[in-house]
Amino acid sequence: MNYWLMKSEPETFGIDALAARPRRTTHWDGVRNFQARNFMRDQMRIGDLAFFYHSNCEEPGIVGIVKVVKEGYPDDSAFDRKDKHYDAESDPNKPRWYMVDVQLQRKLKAPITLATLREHSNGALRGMLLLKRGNRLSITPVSAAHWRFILDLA
DNA sequence: GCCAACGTTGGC
DNA sequence: GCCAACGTTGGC
Repeated sequence: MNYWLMKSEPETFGIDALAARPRRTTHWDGVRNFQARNFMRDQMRIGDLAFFYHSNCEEPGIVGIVKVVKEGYPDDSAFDRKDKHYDAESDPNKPRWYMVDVQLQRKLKAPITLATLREHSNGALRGMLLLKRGNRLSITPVSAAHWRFILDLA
């Protein structure tokens, strides 16, 4: 059982949009970064939990918890010419991009802001990838210890 | 294989 | 809107 952190821009797809989906479930499509793809394709397992993180917004932070309900499979938005994330290099017979399905477990009563997380960047959350300078990776693994500590903050 | 140019991310 | 950091691309 692994833990993750998945970023999404609330203006594009926020936690309330996820909550409004049938079965509160969505395809995590549109990821166009090889490292993040590898996590989805090779490492994320059904039952894994992830923090849902709002990025590039007024108050960046963790806003909820989601569960992986379908393991890596081809991201078909890459095959759709009309899609924003279309990629001519991705061949349906040899897909370049993958996605997983996640289901909302719960929305936090109050977000755990990036500022709050940073307060612990030299303590309990030392080494957390999200807090590393310049980190832009949209999916990062979270250690069990970090996961528990953050849950206690919630 | 190097590396400059470019596009994107994301905090502020 | 700015800009630093980073991944990717492509010329050589």
